[in-house]
Amino acid sequence: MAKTTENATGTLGKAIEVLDIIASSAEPLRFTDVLKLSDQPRGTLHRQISNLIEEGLISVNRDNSYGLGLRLLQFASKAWASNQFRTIAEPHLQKLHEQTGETVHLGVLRGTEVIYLDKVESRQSVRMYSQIGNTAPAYCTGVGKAALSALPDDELDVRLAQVEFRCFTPNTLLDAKTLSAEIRQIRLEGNAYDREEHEAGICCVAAPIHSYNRHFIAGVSVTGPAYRITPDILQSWAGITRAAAGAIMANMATQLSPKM
Amino acid sequence: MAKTTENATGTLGKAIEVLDIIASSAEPLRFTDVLKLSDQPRGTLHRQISNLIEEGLISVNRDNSYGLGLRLLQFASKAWASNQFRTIAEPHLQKLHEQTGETVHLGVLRGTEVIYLDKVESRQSVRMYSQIGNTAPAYCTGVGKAALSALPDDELDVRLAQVEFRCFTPNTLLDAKTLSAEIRQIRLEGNAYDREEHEAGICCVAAPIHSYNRHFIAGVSVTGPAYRITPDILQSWAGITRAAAGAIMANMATQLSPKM
DNA sequence: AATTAAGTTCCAAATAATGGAACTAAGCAG
DNA sequence: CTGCTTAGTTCCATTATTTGGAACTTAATT
Repeated sequence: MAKTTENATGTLGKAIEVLDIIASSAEPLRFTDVLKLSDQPRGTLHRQISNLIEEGLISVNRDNSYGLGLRLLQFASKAWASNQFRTIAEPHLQKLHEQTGETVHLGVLRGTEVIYLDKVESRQSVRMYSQIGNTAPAYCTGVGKAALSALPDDELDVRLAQVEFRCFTPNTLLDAKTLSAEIRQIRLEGNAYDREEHEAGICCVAAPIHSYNRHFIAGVSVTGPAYRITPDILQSWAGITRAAAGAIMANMATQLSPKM
Repeated sequence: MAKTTENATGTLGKAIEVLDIIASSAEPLRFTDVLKLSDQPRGTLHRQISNLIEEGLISVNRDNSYGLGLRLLQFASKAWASNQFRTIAEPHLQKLHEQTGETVHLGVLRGTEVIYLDKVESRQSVRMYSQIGNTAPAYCTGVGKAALSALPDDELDVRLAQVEFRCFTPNTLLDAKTLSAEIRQIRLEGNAYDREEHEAGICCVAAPIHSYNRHFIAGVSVTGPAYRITPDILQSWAGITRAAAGAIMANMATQLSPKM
């Protein structure tokens, strides 16, 4: 679960790996816990953690267990505020929300996961931090499947091979073959659907967003409760969701580079 | 502006310093810009940035300028959700908001700055990320001054010496002597006030929060528009703000350590 | 008081970072 | 188109940092 792919980024990579171990754990870890999860010798790990604490990336709880440091919030706040893609997408998300009245998500693909970058909803009942920055598996979310569909074939194969399927609901897709077939369908239609595949009672329609060279891949979705949003209604939003995605891509082309 | 205090945290420290340079800049920096701001040789800086990119901590815009990476959002989202202090404080912030009807902030002291950790307000008109994770100078905010007042004398002197005073409004305190006097007053009263010192038209009342050994220092505040919140009204909230801070400290004592 | 586990410090050996210089690519002026 | 300037990238012997085993201190448990 906390096993990060063995990176070759030297000292920094190892430090971030430790950070990842601490981030991935549900409950607070103490020194020995981290020691077991990492494959570093004690002396080494101890210094790495000391450095991370010194830099404010890790905080120490009173019982000597570790948590993520607040400096990360500081960085993230700036990352979010200054993110060009998010800034460009923002008005389009707003518009899509006004057109549908439902929650709109913006997420980017990283590996086989989706990182949620923004969210627009009517009642801000749930705290934003509970969503923004959160990740979800790409294979069982609308945004994720839309994003996967925008990958070039060779790259798609690589990613599909990395997916670790897990059953969240009775509708969750559970093998690469089914997923692959669905992605072909998404490419034809231009829209992806999440039919209560990640969370029971929640469905959505999504559309892919990508940069001209497809190095950057993202997606936008409209989400709602399944009891209220019938498949027909969902499908009726497919067009405007694609339109929003298209408008964001158009804006990216004009605003992010002199010529496309 | 981006000059971080020369740290001795080895390779990691240097990498984070680069991250800080990129975070501190208003507009996107290109390679040479970062080179000028850091005092690293080109080859070195180039590798450092490459590693940061590889780890997802820095992203590259299409014009080769750098921004903060989305992986920081991922970390921050977890840091926020799992933060023990914030979790403990949350219900008390909620209650304070219900009692006053105004915006409630929770912030922790880091050096001479305050990092905002949480916020409760009625109309979520402003995006949360625009506040949470944000920092502000301690000397001109209610939460910040309350926090400073909880520092032991020797530590306070150290921090006061580090403050770089800057004028935000006509009311901003501009020298250590005045600030020091005000902190003595705050210690007597148990409350700090921001009388439009950071932002014109915005005032607040705050109270300090600290761990038993005062290694961890924070503050809670009630903020409102000055045209509506007269000094009298503000003062009438002093008691419940102190009470909220006290309740949070009591909860910390019982929940964070077996015995105090 | 004895025993086990948890956390911390130390230092010679191994490894990774450094930084100067050489190199390529991009932008611009004549 | 050519030469000139600036921006960005790669290379590698030298240097400095990280490594990891073991010894050590402190805290918890029996």
